[in-house]
Amino acid sequence: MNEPTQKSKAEARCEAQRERILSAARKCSIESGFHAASMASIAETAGVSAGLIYRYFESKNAIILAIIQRKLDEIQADIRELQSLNRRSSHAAHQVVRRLAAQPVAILEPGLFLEIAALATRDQQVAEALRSADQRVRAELRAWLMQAWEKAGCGLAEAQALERVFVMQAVIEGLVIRAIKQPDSDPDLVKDSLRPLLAYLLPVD
Amino acid sequence: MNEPTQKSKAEARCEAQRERILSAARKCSIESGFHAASMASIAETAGVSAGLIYRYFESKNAIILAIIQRKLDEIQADIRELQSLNRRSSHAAHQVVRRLAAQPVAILEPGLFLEIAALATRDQQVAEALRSADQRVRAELRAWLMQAWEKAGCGLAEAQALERVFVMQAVIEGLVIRAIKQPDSDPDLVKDSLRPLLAYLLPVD
Amino acid sequence: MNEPTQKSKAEARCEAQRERILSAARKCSIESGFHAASMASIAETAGVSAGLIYRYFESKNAIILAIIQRKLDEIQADIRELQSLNRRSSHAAHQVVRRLAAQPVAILEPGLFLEIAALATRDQQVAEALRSADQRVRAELRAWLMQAWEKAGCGLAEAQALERVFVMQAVIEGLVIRAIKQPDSDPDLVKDSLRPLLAYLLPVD
Amino acid sequence: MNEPTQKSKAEARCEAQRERILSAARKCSIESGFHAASMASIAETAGVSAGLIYRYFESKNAIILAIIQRKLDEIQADIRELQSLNRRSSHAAHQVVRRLAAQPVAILEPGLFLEIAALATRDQQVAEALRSADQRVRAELRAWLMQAWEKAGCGLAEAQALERVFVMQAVIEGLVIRAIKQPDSDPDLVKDSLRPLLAYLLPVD
DNA sequence: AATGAATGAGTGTTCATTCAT
DNA sequence: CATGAATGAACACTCATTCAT
Repeated sequence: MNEPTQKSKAEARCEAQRERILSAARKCSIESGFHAASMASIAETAGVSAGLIYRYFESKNAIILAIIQRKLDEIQADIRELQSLNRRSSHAAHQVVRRLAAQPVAILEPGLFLEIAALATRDQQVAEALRSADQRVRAELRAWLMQAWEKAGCGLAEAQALERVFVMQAVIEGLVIRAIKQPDSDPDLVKDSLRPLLAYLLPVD
Repeated sequence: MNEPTQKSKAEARCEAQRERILSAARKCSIESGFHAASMASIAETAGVSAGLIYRYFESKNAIILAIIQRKLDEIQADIRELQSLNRRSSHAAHQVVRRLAAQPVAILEPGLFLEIAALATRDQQVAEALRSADQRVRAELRAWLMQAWEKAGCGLAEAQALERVFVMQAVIEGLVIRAIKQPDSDPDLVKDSLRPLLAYLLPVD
Repeated sequence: MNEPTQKSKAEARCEAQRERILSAARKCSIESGFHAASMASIAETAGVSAGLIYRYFESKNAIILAIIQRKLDEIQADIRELQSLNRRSSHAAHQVVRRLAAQPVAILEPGLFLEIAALATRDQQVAEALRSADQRVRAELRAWLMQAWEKAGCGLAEAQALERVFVMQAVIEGLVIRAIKQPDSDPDLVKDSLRPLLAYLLPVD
Repeated sequence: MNEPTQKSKAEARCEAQRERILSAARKCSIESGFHAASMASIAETAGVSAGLIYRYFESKNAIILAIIQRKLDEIQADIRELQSLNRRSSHAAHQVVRRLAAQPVAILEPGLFLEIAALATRDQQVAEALRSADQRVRAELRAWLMQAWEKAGCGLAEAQALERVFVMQAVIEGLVIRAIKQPDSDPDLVKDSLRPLLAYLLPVD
């Protein structure tokens, strides 16, 4: 009777360790980039020995891929959350997007985000992961957008929805880079700049 | 009498060498990323010895900074060219922007561009360079935009112009990432998606 | 009353475990060599945990020494068997030697055999073990050989016997290396080659 | 005019360095075995830095293969020398073989020799190298033996020669192992033991 | 008695950088 | 000016060994 408990305890601990390491690796990668994040620094950050990492990950590259996959999963989860918000409130869309637009840096973790994108330029495996995740995100954004306009009494053809999703993603991703290049820009400027865009992308509230 | 000539000859040669090396370093960096571009591969690509590079650059980091600076200078030069185009034709704006929108990848060299942006996240020096260059680009884009609307008989307040420049830059930069995540997207989708945006940003032609 | 039984049961189990581990270590060593046979692979092969091995052996080196000692003991046992065969049949000598000559590989496990010999070159402890075992083997072979010739009605002086034992051992050991360097050699070639040698070493039958 | 000289100087130096490293690696391998001979110890023995080794050898494995190949080449060279000796003196055969038999250890470097043979058991590439080298050696030994008997006025059929070469090689190789197991054996014992064998293998002198 | 998570010293290898030539 | 041999401090990774459970 206590066997499964014991077993799951061990499993839980194992999972927790993996989590600790992955989290440390992520932190180091954000701070120093994938390459400069040495196994030694990851181990130190995670509070484990360097050798132990290899019980939980095949190689450093496997860790990087796991970080990337996790990041992609998180983005998808965020999008899913958007949808559920949408179901509860008809005004949610603008709120959420504004929040997103206001702090794209915090949400997308620009250093990581950009390095992943740069990596996708040279690593086929990363590119595939990025594209298939983005494909799923696009599908969900489209569904969400069509639902939002539907609710607003102004249906949207699928083609139209796809166009707006395209612009929406480009703008959000572009804001990440803007936040880096123009970090001291007036929040009002951002808000005002995006207003006409939002008016086009989302139903008025 | 021939001393200055010799000197300038020597200087020209020196400059040419620096150029060769920088160009090789850039090529290697685009192909493999800053880190994986080894001094040996750069030397080989430039057709010089590894040791010689250190006569022209203090360190590998100095080369990376030079690559970044050059990239930033090129972007600024591109914008300047926009302005001169604008002076010659009132329809230039749309043409140029469309061209830009259609091939942001080729123009901005995404791997390099994104790696620079990621680097700016962690390296203060890179960040400064990026920001000051962007500031100049913004000023020029604003001037160009105000001029374009002026010509179209529809003046634009500076604040308005700044907002549109903000959006314009965000979108263009966002398109770089889109090109990576959605490389097989229909060119028509891109064009159609951007049309309403352009209508807002630029005067009709 | 049941204490000794339990104790001996426990001892038997202990011995069995030691045996399992040693056997696994031997298998791994034959397959991959002493060095490449990792404790982890030995543990897996033995079906025990890595840590348990250290209850039965002080260190990996101790295991290697145990493997070597066991191999030496086996060789000695084989020789002893020769003698008992000899007692039963006057023709045994040729039979046995021929069998040995025909399949020295299978009998001596060349990978292990050669690695042990190589190790003896560098490890004093292994060298001692090898030499003292060989000394015993030589003594037994000599006794066996003298007995065989005696039976054949043609007595052999001890000095003569020692010379023939020397040649006999050298040839048998040399055949191990031949089997590696010339693995596809015709069995008839081997048999024919060795015939004159056997005629000299052993009494005709 | 001095260009080729300079060039060949550089090449000579390069070759000398390779030689230094290979020689150091060989020494370390003899002392500690292929595996335990670390790149660091090889570098120290060669009097160079660890990194430099990789300018001359692809990897440690490449060094090991080079050591093996060199050893095989040396053996073949020794055999060739036998032939030339044979041409000069009809009594050479016995002399040479006796010398070989008397000091097989020094000639064959048993630690190396045995480890190579053991390696051939597990490494296909090493096995191939060993076998093809042995094939060449066999051919030369056979030619040499037939020539020796021919000179002695007692021709030898090829099949017969092959048999004797087989025995000769087995015995010589066996003596390497004997030298390890029986290092303190009386030289007279060895000589006396081998006399009948030599009488069979080589023409009397 | 038995586990296997954890350690840490050691491995082969790479690479920016220097310097004798 | 130019070379490329040489360095040495990293790096990712392995594995015998220990120890809390």
